[in-house]
Amino acid sequence: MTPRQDTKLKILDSAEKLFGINGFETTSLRDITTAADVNLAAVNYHFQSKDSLIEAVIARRIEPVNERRMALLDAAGPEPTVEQILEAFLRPVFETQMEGAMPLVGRLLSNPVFFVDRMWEKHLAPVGKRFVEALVKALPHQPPAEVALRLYFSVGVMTHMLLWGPIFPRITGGMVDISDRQALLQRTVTFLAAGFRAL
Amino acid sequence: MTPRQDTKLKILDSAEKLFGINGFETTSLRDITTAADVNLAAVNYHFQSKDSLIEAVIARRIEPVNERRMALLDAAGPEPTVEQILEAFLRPVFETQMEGAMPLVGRLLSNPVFFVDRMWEKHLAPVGKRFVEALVKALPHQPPAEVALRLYFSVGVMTHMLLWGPIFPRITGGMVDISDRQALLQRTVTFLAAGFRAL
DNA sequence: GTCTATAACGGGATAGAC
DNA sequence: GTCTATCCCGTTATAGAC
Repeated sequence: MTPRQDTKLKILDSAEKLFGINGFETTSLRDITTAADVNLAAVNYHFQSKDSLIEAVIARRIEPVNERRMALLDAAGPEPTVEQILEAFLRPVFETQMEGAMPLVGRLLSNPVFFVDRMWEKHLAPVGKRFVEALVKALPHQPPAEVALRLYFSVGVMTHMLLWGPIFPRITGGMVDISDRQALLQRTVTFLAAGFRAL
Repeated sequence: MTPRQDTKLKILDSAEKLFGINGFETTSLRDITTAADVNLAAVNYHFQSKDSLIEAVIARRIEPVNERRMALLDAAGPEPTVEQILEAFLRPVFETQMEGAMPLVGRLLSNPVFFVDRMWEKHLAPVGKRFVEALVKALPHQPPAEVALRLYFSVGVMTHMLLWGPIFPRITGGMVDISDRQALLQRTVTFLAAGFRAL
Protein backbone atom coordinates (compact mmCIF):
# COMPACT_ATOMS: atom_id res chain seq x y z
CA MET A 1 0.00 0.00 0.00
CA THR A 2 1.00 3.58 -0.50
CA PRO A 3 1.95 5.58 2.59
CA ARG A 4 -0.96 6.85 4.63
CA GLN A 5 -0.18 9.43 7.25
CA ASP A 6 -3.44 8.89 9.08
CA THR A 7 -2.67 5.34 10.17
CA LYS A 8 -1.22 6.49 13.46
CA LEU A 9 -4.34 8.54 14.15
CA LYS A 10 -6.68 5.71 13.28
CA ILE A 11 -4.87 3.45 15.70
CA LEU A 12 -5.11 6.03 18.48
CA ASP A 13 -8.83 6.49 17.90
CA SER A 14 -9.61 2.80 17.83
CA ALA A 15 -7.45 2.04 20.83
CA GLU A 16 -9.06 4.80 22.84
CA LYS A 17 -12.52 3.54 22.06
CA LEU A 18 -11.86 -0.15 22.63
CA PHE A 19 -9.76 0.33 25.76
CA GLY A 20 -12.61 2.40 27.13
CA ILE A 21 -15.25 -0.18 26.35
CA ASN A 22 -13.46 -3.41 27.13
CA GLY A 23 -10.45 -2.44 29.18
CA PHE A 24 -6.75 -2.54 28.50
CA GLU A 25 -5.95 -6.19 29.11
CA THR A 26 -9.09 -7.47 27.43
CA THR A 27 -8.47 -5.53 24.23
CA SER A 28 -5.97 -7.14 21.89
CA LEU A 29 -3.88 -5.35 19.31
CA ARG A 30 -5.71 -7.44 16.74
CA ASP A 31 -9.02 -5.98 17.93
CA ILE A 32 -7.61 -2.50 17.54
CA THR A 33 -6.06 -2.93 14.13
CA THR A 34 -9.12 -4.71 12.77
CA ALA A 35 -11.42 -1.92 13.92
CA ALA A 36 -9.02 0.71 12.61
CA ASP A 37 -8.65 -1.14 9.32
CA VAL A 38 -4.88 -1.05 9.49
CA ASN A 39 -2.25 -3.74 9.58
CA LEU A 40 -1.31 -5.42 12.82
CA ALA A 41 2.37 -4.59 12.50
CA ALA A 42 1.59 -0.89 12.19
CA VAL A 43 1.08 -0.68 15.93
CA ASN A 44 4.59 -1.73 16.71
CA TYR A 45 5.92 0.48 13.96
CA HIS A 46 4.22 3.72 15.08
CA PHE A 47 4.26 2.94 18.79
CA GLN A 48 6.80 0.59 20.26
CA SER A 49 4.52 -1.59 22.34
CA LYS A 50 1.02 -1.94 23.67
CA ASP A 51 2.11 -0.19 26.85
CA SER A 52 3.47 2.78 24.94
CA LEU A 53 0.28 2.87 22.92
CA ILE A 54 -1.97 3.37 25.90
CA GLU A 55 0.31 6.04 27.28
CA ALA A 56 0.03 7.91 24.00
CA VAL A 57 -3.73 7.51 24.06
CA ILE A 58 -3.96 8.95 27.55
CA ALA A 59 -1.54 11.82 27.05
CA ARG A 60 -3.48 12.99 24.00
CA ARG A 61 -6.64 13.51 26.08
CA ILE A 62 -5.52 14.44 29.56
CA GLU A 63 -3.25 17.31 28.72
CA PRO A 64 -5.89 19.44 26.93
CA VAL A 65 -8.33 18.77 29.78
CA ASN A 66 -5.81 19.90 32.37
CA GLU A 67 -4.86 22.99 30.39
CA ARG A 68 -8.50 23.95 30.07
CA ARG A 69 -9.00 23.40 33.79
CA MET A 70 -6.18 25.78 34.59
CA ALA A 71 -7.47 28.34 32.10
CA LEU A 72 -10.98 28.25 33.56
CA LEU A 73 -9.62 28.60 37.06
CA ASP A 74 -7.55 31.59 36.02
CA ALA A 75 -10.54 33.12 34.26
CA ALA A 76 -12.57 32.94 37.47
CA GLY A 77 -10.44 35.70 38.96
CA PRO A 78 -8.39 36.01 42.12
CA GLU A 79 -11.15 34.99 44.55
CA PRO A 80 -13.22 32.28 42.88
CA THR A 81 -16.17 30.69 44.68
CA VAL A 82 -16.33 27.00 45.45
CA GLU A 83 -18.80 26.60 42.61
CA GLN A 84 -16.47 28.30 40.15
CA ILE A 85 -13.55 26.13 41.21
CA LEU A 86 -15.52 22.92 40.92
CA GLU A 87 -16.89 23.95 37.57
CA ALA A 88 -13.39 24.70 36.32
CA PHE A 89 -12.39 21.23 37.43
CA LEU A 90 -15.33 19.36 35.96
CA ARG A 91 -16.43 21.26 32.87
CA PRO A 92 -13.55 20.16 30.64
CA VAL A 93 -14.39 16.56 31.47
CA PHE A 94 -18.11 16.89 30.90
CA GLU A 95 -17.56 18.70 27.62
CA THR A 96 -15.63 15.78 26.22
CA GLN A 97 -17.73 13.18 24.49
CA MET A 98 -18.51 10.56 27.09
CA GLU A 99 -18.77 7.83 24.51
CA GLY A 100 -15.23 8.35 23.30
CA ALA A 101 -12.24 9.06 25.44
CA MET A 102 -13.75 9.56 28.83
CA PRO A 103 -14.74 6.01 29.76
CA LEU A 104 -11.10 5.15 29.32
CA VAL A 105 -10.01 7.88 31.69
CA GLY A 106 -12.59 6.69 34.20
CA ARG A 107 -11.29 3.20 33.87
CA LEU A 108 -7.72 4.27 34.44
CA LEU A 109 -8.67 6.37 37.44
CA SER A 110 -10.17 3.18 38.82
CA ASN A 111 -6.80 1.52 38.68
CA PRO A 112 -4.64 3.24 41.28
CA VAL A 113 -1.75 0.86 40.84
CA PHE A 114 -1.44 1.59 37.16
CA PHE A 115 -2.23 5.25 37.48
CA VAL A 116 -0.12 6.14 40.45
CA ASP A 117 2.88 4.30 39.17
CA ARG A 118 2.76 5.73 35.69
CA MET A 119 1.00 9.06 35.54
CA TRP A 120 0.42 10.49 38.96
CA GLU A 121 3.36 12.86 38.98
CA LYS A 122 3.04 13.83 35.37
CA HIS A 123 -0.69 14.24 34.82
CA LEU A 124 -2.55 14.49 38.11
CA ALA A 125 -0.50 15.80 40.99
CA PRO A 126 0.14 19.33 39.64
CA VAL A 127 -3.52 19.98 38.84
CA GLY A 128 -4.69 18.50 42.11
CA LYS A 129 -2.34 20.68 44.08
CA ARG A 130 -3.49 23.83 42.33
CA PHE A 131 -7.16 23.08 42.94
CA VAL A 132 -6.68 22.15 46.58
CA GLU A 133 -4.98 25.49 47.11
CA ALA A 134 -7.84 27.37 45.47
CA LEU A 135 -10.42 25.47 47.50
CA VAL A 136 -8.59 26.02 50.78
CA LYS A 137 -8.59 29.72 50.06
CA ALA A 138 -12.30 29.72 49.23
CA LEU A 139 -13.13 27.76 52.38
CA PRO A 140 -11.23 29.50 55.18
CA HIS A 141 -13.15 27.68 57.90
CA GLN A 142 -12.24 24.18 56.69
CA PRO A 143 -9.02 22.38 57.60
CA PRO A 144 -6.87 21.86 54.49
CA ALA A 145 -6.76 18.11 55.05
CA GLU A 146 -10.55 18.01 54.97
CA VAL A 147 -10.62 20.01 51.76
CA ALA A 148 -8.15 17.63 50.18
CA LEU A 149 -10.22 14.60 51.17
CA ARG A 150 -13.33 16.20 49.73
CA LEU A 151 -11.59 16.87 46.43
CA TYR A 152 -10.88 13.13 46.32
CA PHE A 153 -14.56 12.54 46.99
CA SER A 154 -15.27 14.77 44.01
CA VAL A 155 -12.91 12.85 41.79
CA GLY A 156 -14.82 9.73 42.84
CA VAL A 157 -18.08 11.29 41.72
CA MET A 158 -16.54 12.39 38.45
CA THR A 159 -15.01 8.99 37.76
CA HIS A 160 -18.27 7.24 38.48
CA MET A 161 -20.09 9.56 36.07
CA LEU A 162 -17.59 8.80 33.35
CA LEU A 163 -18.01 5.08 33.80
CA TRP A 164 -21.68 4.66 34.61
CA GLY A 165 -23.12 7.73 32.92
CA PRO A 166 -23.58 6.08 29.54
CA ILE A 167 -25.57 3.20 31.04
CA PHE A 168 -27.67 5.21 33.51
CA PRO A 169 -30.72 5.19 31.26
CA ARG A 170 -30.46 1.42 31.05
CA ILE A 171 -30.12 0.70 34.77
CA THR A 172 -32.61 3.27 36.04
CA GLY A 173 -35.29 2.49 33.51
CA GLY A 174 -35.11 6.04 32.23
CA MET A 175 -35.59 7.57 35.67
CA VAL A 176 -32.27 9.39 35.73
CA ASP A 177 -31.78 11.48 32.61
CA ILE A 178 -28.28 12.67 31.84
CA SER A 179 -28.73 13.63 28.22
CA ASP A 180 -28.43 17.32 29.05
CA ARG A 181 -24.73 17.55 29.70
CA GLN A 182 -24.80 21.16 30.86
CA ALA A 183 -27.57 20.43 33.37
CA LEU A 184 -25.72 17.39 34.65
CA LEU A 185 -22.63 19.49 35.25
CA GLN A 186 -24.66 22.01 37.26
CA ARG A 187 -26.33 19.27 39.29
CA THR A 188 -22.96 17.78 40.09
CA VAL A 189 -21.46 21.11 41.11
CA THR A 190 -24.46 21.88 43.33
CA PHE A 191 -24.13 18.56 45.10
CA LEU A 192 -20.40 18.79 45.62
CA ALA A 193 -20.32 22.45 46.65
CA ALA A 194 -22.81 21.75 49.42
CA GLY A 195 -20.63 18.89 50.58
CA PHE A 196 -17.53 21.10 50.67
CA ARG A 197 -19.32 23.65 52.84
CA ALA A 198 -20.56 21.10 55.39
CA LEU A 199 -19.03 21.49 58.85
CA MET B 1 -1.92 -35.69 49.16
CA THR B 2 -4.63 -36.54 51.62
CA PRO B 3 -7.92 -34.70 51.30
CA ARG B 4 -7.92 -31.20 52.68
CA GLN B 5 -11.23 -29.49 53.05
CA ASP B 6 -9.72 -26.03 53.29
CA THR B 7 -8.35 -25.95 49.75
CA LYS B 8 -11.47 -24.30 48.41
CA LEU B 9 -11.28 -21.62 51.09
CA LYS B 10 -7.62 -20.96 50.49
CA ILE B 11 -8.31 -20.44 46.81
CA LEU B 12 -11.14 -18.01 47.56
CA ASP B 13 -8.95 -15.99 49.91
CA SER B 14 -6.02 -15.79 47.53
CA ALA B 15 -8.20 -14.98 44.55
CA GLU B 16 -9.96 -12.21 46.42
CA LYS B 17 -6.70 -10.64 47.45
CA LEU B 18 -4.94 -10.89 44.11
CA PHE B 19 -7.91 -9.85 42.01
CA GLY B 20 -8.21 -6.82 44.26
CA ILE B 21 -4.57 -5.87 43.92
CA ASN B 22 -3.87 -6.66 40.31
CA GLY B 23 -7.24 -7.01 38.64
CA PHE B 24 -9.07 -9.94 37.15
CA GLU B 25 -7.41 -10.28 33.78
CA THR B 26 -3.92 -9.59 35.06
CA THR B 27 -4.12 -12.26 37.74
CA SER B 28 -3.51 -15.77 36.47
CA LEU B 29 -4.74 -18.95 38.07
CA ARG B 30 -1.10 -19.82 38.58
CA ASP B 31 -0.64 -16.69 40.66
CA ILE B 32 -3.59 -17.68 42.78
CA THR B 33 -2.68 -21.29 43.33
CA THR B 34 0.93 -20.44 44.07
CA ALA B 35 -0.07 -17.90 46.70
CA ALA B 36 -2.63 -20.28 48.16
CA ASP B 37 -0.13 -23.14 48.14
CA VAL B 38 -2.51 -25.46 46.33
CA ASN B 39 -2.35 -27.27 43.04
CA LEU B 40 -3.28 -25.52 39.83
CA ALA B 41 -5.88 -28.08 38.87
CA ALA B 42 -7.71 -27.60 42.15
CA VAL B 43 -9.24 -24.41 40.81
CA ASN B 44 -11.03 -26.18 38.01
CA TYR B 45 -12.01 -28.98 40.34
CA HIS B 46 -13.64 -26.82 43.03
CA PHE B 47 -14.83 -24.08 40.70
CA GLN B 48 -15.48 -24.78 37.07
CA SER B 49 -13.63 -21.88 35.52
CA LYS B 50 -11.93 -18.61 36.26
CA ASP B 51 -15.19 -16.81 35.57
CA SER B 52 -17.09 -18.92 38.06
CA LEU B 53 -14.32 -18.38 40.58
CA ILE B 54 -14.65 -14.63 40.59
CA GLU B 55 -18.40 -14.89 40.89
CA ALA B 56 -17.97 -17.06 43.96
CA VAL B 57 -15.47 -14.59 45.38
CA ILE B 58 -17.88 -11.71 44.92
CA ALA B 59 -20.98 -13.46 46.19
CA ARG B 60 -19.20 -14.42 49.40
CA ARG B 61 -18.59 -10.75 50.28
CA ILE B 62 -21.46 -8.79 48.80
CA GLU B 63 -24.33 -10.69 50.33
CA PRO B 64 -23.31 -10.14 53.98
CA VAL B 65 -22.71 -6.45 53.26
CA ASN B 66 -26.15 -6.08 51.73
CA GLU B 67 -27.84 -7.95 54.56
CA ARG B 68 -26.13 -5.74 57.08
CA ARG B 69 -27.16 -2.65 55.14
CA MET B 70 -30.79 -3.72 55.26
CA ALA B 71 -30.57 -4.56 58.95
CA LEU B 72 -29.06 -1.17 59.80
CA LEU B 73 -31.71 0.59 57.78
CA ASP B 74 -34.44 -1.33 59.58
CA ALA B 75 -32.84 -0.59 62.94
CA ALA B 76 -32.98 3.14 62.21
CA GLY B 77 -36.74 3.08 62.60
CA PRO B 78 -39.63 4.12 60.36
CA GLU B 79 -38.43 7.69 59.72
CA PRO B 80 -34.64 7.59 59.43
CA THR B 81 -32.65 10.75 58.76
CA VAL B 82 -30.48 11.18 55.69
CA GLU B 83 -27.43 10.62 57.87
CA GLN B 84 -28.82 7.38 59.25
CA ILE B 85 -29.65 6.10 55.79
CA LEU B 86 -26.23 6.94 54.41
CA GLU B 87 -24.53 5.40 57.40
CA ALA B 88 -26.55 2.21 56.94
CA PHE B 89 -25.39 2.14 53.35
CA LEU B 90 -21.72 2.84 54.00
CA ARG B 91 -20.88 1.37 57.39
CA PRO B 92 -20.88 -2.27 56.29
CA VAL B 93 -18.39 -1.37 53.59
CA PHE B 94 -16.11 0.66 55.82
CA GLU B 95 -16.12 -2.04 58.46
CA THR B 96 -14.72 -4.57 56.06
CA GLN B 97 -10.97 -4.65 55.90
CA MET B 98 -9.95 -2.38 53.05
CA GLU B 99 -6.83 -4.38 52.36
CA GLY B 100 -8.76 -7.55 51.63
CA ALA B 101 -12.02 -7.85 49.81
CA MET B 102 -13.01 -4.28 49.29
CA PRO B 103 -10.52 -3.18 46.65
CA LEU B 104 -11.93 -5.97 44.53
CA VAL B 105 -15.46 -4.70 44.95
CA GLY B 106 -14.29 -1.22 44.06
CA ARG B 107 -12.59 -2.58 40.99
CA LEU B 108 -15.70 -4.40 39.86
CA LEU B 109 -17.88 -1.36 40.44
CA SER B 110 -15.50 0.41 38.10
CA ASN B 111 -16.40 -2.01 35.36
CA PRO B 112 -20.02 -1.33 34.46
CA VAL B 113 -20.03 -3.71 31.54
CA PHE B 114 -18.98 -6.64 33.66
CA PHE B 115 -21.03 -5.65 36.65
CA VAL B 116 -24.25 -4.74 34.95
CA ASP B 117 -24.26 -7.79 32.79
CA ARG B 118 -23.52 -10.23 35.57
CA MET B 119 -24.57 -8.94 38.95
CA TRP B 120 -26.73 -5.89 38.68
CA GLU B 121 -30.06 -7.61 39.09
CA LYS B 122 -28.87 -10.06 41.68
CA HIS B 123 -26.63 -8.01 43.97
CA LEU B 124 -27.19 -4.30 43.45
CA ALA B 125 -30.60 -3.37 42.11
CA PRO B 126 -32.67 -4.54 45.13
CA VAL B 127 -30.54 -2.71 47.66
CA GLY B 128 -30.36 0.41 45.53
CA LYS B 129 -34.10 0.53 45.17
CA ARG B 130 -34.67 0.19 48.89
CA PHE B 131 -32.26 2.99 49.72
CA VAL B 132 -33.60 5.35 47.08
CA GLU B 133 -37.06 4.88 48.55
CA ALA B 134 -35.84 5.66 52.06
CA LEU B 135 -33.96 8.74 50.85
CA VAL B 136 -36.91 10.03 48.86
CA LYS B 137 -39.03 9.75 52.00
CA ALA B 138 -36.42 11.57 54.09
CA LEU B 139 -36.09 14.34 51.50
CA PRO B 140 -39.65 15.32 50.60
CA HIS B 141 -38.54 18.49 48.86
CA GLN B 142 -36.24 16.72 46.38
CA PRO B 143 -37.40 15.18 43.11
CA PRO B 144 -36.92 11.39 43.20
CA ALA B 145 -34.78 11.46 40.07
CA GLU B 146 -32.43 13.89 41.76
CA VAL B 147 -32.22 11.66 44.83
CA ALA B 148 -31.42 8.68 42.65
CA LEU B 149 -28.65 10.55 40.86
CA ARG B 150 -27.18 11.63 44.17
CA LEU B 151 -27.13 8.06 45.43
CA TYR B 152 -25.06 7.25 42.35
CA PHE B 153 -22.77 10.12 43.28
CA SER B 154 -22.45 8.51 46.70
CA VAL B 155 -21.57 5.16 45.22
CA GLY B 156 -18.87 6.95 43.26
CA VAL B 157 -17.42 8.38 46.45
CA MET B 158 -17.56 4.99 48.13
CA THR B 159 -15.93 3.22 45.21
CA HIS B 160 -13.17 5.77 45.04
CA MET B 161 -12.49 5.34 48.76
CA LEU B 162 -12.25 1.59 48.34
CA LEU B 163 -9.76 1.93 45.53
CA TRP B 164 -7.65 4.92 46.50
CA GLY B 165 -8.02 4.81 50.27
CA PRO B 166 -5.12 2.46 50.84
CA ILE B 167 -2.73 4.67 48.89
CA PHE B 168 -3.91 8.05 50.19
CA PRO B 169 -1.04 8.34 52.63
CA ARG B 170 1.37 7.74 49.77
CA ILE B 171 -0.07 10.25 47.32
CA THR B 172 -0.85 13.03 49.78
CA GLY B 173 2.42 12.81 51.62
CA GLY B 174 0.57 12.01 54.81
CA MET B 175 -1.72 15.04 54.58
CA VAL B 176 -4.93 13.02 54.39
CA ASP B 177 -5.16 10.53 57.22
CA ILE B 178 -7.68 7.74 56.88
CA SER B 179 -6.37 5.38 59.51
CA ASP B 180 -9.35 6.07 61.76
CA ARG B 181 -12.02 4.15 59.91
CA GLN B 182 -14.86 5.34 62.12
CA ALA B 183 -13.90 8.97 61.65
CA LEU B 184 -13.60 8.50 57.90
CA LEU B 185 -17.11 7.09 57.80
CA GLN B 186 -18.46 10.11 59.64
CA ARG B 187 -16.59 12.53 57.40
CA THR B 188 -18.00 10.82 54.33
CA VAL B 189 -21.56 10.83 55.68
CA THR B 190 -21.29 14.52 56.58
CA PHE B 191 -20.12 15.41 53.09
CA LEU B 192 -22.76 13.37 51.30
CA ALA B 193 -25.67 14.36 53.53
CA ALA B 194 -24.99 18.03 52.84
CA GLY B 195 -24.96 17.24 49.14
CA PHE B 196 -28.31 15.46 49.34
CA ARG B 197 -29.92 18.44 51.04
CA ALA B 198 -28.67 20.98 48.50
CA LEU B 199 -31.42 22.60 46.46
C1' DG C 1 -9.37 -34.78 46.29
C1' DT C 2 -4.85 -34.15 44.66
C1' DC C 3 -1.32 -34.29 41.48
C1' DT C 4 1.62 -34.22 36.71
C1' DA C 5 1.67 -33.48 32.14
C1' DT C 6 -0.11 -31.59 28.26
C1' DA C 7 -3.47 -30.00 25.03
C1' DA C 8 -5.42 -26.00 22.66
C1' DC C 9 -5.48 -21.42 22.17
C1' DG C 10 -4.57 -16.44 21.88
C1' DG C 11 -1.55 -12.95 22.85
C1' DG C 12 2.47 -9.43 21.80
C1' DA C 13 6.15 -8.80 19.11
C1' DT C 14 9.33 -9.15 15.00
C1' DA C 15 11.83 -10.54 10.56
C1' DG C 16 12.04 -9.52 6.13
C1' DA C 17 9.84 -8.85 1.48
C1' DC C 18 7.75 -5.14 -0.96
C1' DG D 1 5.31 2.84 5.59
C1' DT D 2 2.94 -1.34 4.79
C1' DC D 3 2.31 -6.08 4.55
C1' DT D 4 2.62 -11.51 5.46
C1' DA D 5 4.15 -15.04 8.00
C1' DT D 6 5.85 -16.63 12.06
C1' DC D 7 8.11 -16.97 16.55
C1' DC D 8 7.63 -17.47 21.31
C1' DC D 9 5.43 -17.16 25.36
C1' DG D 10 1.80 -17.45 28.98
C1' DT D 11 -2.75 -18.64 29.60
C1' DT D 12 -6.97 -21.61 30.78
C1' DA D 13 -8.56 -25.94 30.95
C1' DT D 14 -8.47 -31.01 30.99
C1' DA D 15 -6.97 -36.00 30.78
C1' DG D 16 -5.61 -39.49 33.49
C1' DA D 17 -2.54 -41.60 37.23
C1' DC D 18 -2.60 -41.89 42.17
